[in-house]
Amino acid sequence: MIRLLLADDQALVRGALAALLDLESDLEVVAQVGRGDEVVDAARASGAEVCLLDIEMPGLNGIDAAAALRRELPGVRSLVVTTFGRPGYVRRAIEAGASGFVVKDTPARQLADAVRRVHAGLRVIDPDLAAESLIDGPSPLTGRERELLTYALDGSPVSAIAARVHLSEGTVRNHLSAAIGKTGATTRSEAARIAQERGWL
Amino acid sequence: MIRLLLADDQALVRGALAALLDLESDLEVVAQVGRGDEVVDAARASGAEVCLLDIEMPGLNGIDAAAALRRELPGVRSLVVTTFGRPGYVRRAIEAGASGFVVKDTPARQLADAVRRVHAGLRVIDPDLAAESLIDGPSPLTGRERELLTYALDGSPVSAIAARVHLSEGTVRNHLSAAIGKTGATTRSEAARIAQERGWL
DNA sequence: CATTTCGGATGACAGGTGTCACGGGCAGGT
DNA sequence: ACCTGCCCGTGACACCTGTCATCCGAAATG
Repeated sequence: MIRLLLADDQALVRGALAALLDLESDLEVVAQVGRGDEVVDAARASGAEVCLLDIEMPGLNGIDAAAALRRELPGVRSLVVTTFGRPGYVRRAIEAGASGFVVKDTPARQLADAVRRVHAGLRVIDPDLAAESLIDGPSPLTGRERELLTYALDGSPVSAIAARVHLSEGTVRNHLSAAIGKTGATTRSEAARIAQERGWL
Repeated sequence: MIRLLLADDQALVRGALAALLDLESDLEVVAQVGRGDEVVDAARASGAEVCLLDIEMPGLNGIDAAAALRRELPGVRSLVVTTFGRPGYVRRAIEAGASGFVVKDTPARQLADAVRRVHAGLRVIDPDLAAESLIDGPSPLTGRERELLTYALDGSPVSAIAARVHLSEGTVRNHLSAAIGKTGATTRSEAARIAQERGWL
């Protein structure tokens, strides 16, 4: 009997996944949480062996939650199950210590198999995504560029971003200009969108 | 026995919802589709009585799919089940003839009840969302403003938008300026983001 | 030790952007 | 007929933005 923890901020999806996985005779959902920062405690308390982690969660995202699990409970394996197959996500999830990466539009019957393989110590990674994340390579953005792009995501003017990070407007424009070049965009909003799509933020 | 159709582009969520709902003794999932434009045909072929529709789907979105169902199969009721509780979505879904609107972070056990109520001819709407959609009111955007905002979503410069819709740059800037005023934004990217959040696009 | 890279900053410049005033045409109400 | 609202366009203006050159100090890399 494999003991599972589910982490997903959407209660309906969480409950539905629990129903799906409980149908398998060798799987048992022993804990469910809706926030990333509750994963480690819940895993410890429930004695879970495999954790299914969504990336988009309040408190702590699924990738950082996988890293926390790796650190606090090294025996527990984690499988990232997320909506967006952004190449950068795959790389970051694996680097964070996750044992698998599956997108939410894979067939439902394959999920249980993925769980079993992860539990057996194997790596499970969507082959298309693995290829994509290899050709894309890691993020070329510097720390500041990444930070400023996240602030540019909502379309704020340069002045607002500069005020928020306590930098001069000129510096902000320089960093964003570099980011625009690296993403191949022509405006900072486009650069922010592209960077997010690739999982660089 | 209530006959259900599930429409969601994420196969994993679709299968999980099917597992969840099949646990109920009075419910039966008789069809599953991953595209909005397959809903009507599948509903007709399967004799579904209630359709659960996600909004974000390829081919045809869930709201337009509800409208198509209303037109082609008036006896079939539809329940929109979606990730984003955007106020504008609720209004548009109801206007399109949907009998209910539920967000994906409602507790899993409530879903079956929502289905039963919709099947019984009742309206099911998340109370918080209903209130929000009332205070927000309908979209104040004109047709052109809405269209240009969707093109501005990805951060394209005015020149690119003007070329795409065959308008002069000045006209595009005028429409976008009006949209910026109506959304309370300061840049077109911000206006586009706000409009999307409210379900105006 | 030298070089490179990064963060930070300034100044300048061309071009993009948001706003406003104004004009015209076309549909739908009263 | 009149008014209103939407659509389309022009021109002008101030301001914002993206780019580039240039500088500095710190840290990592060779």
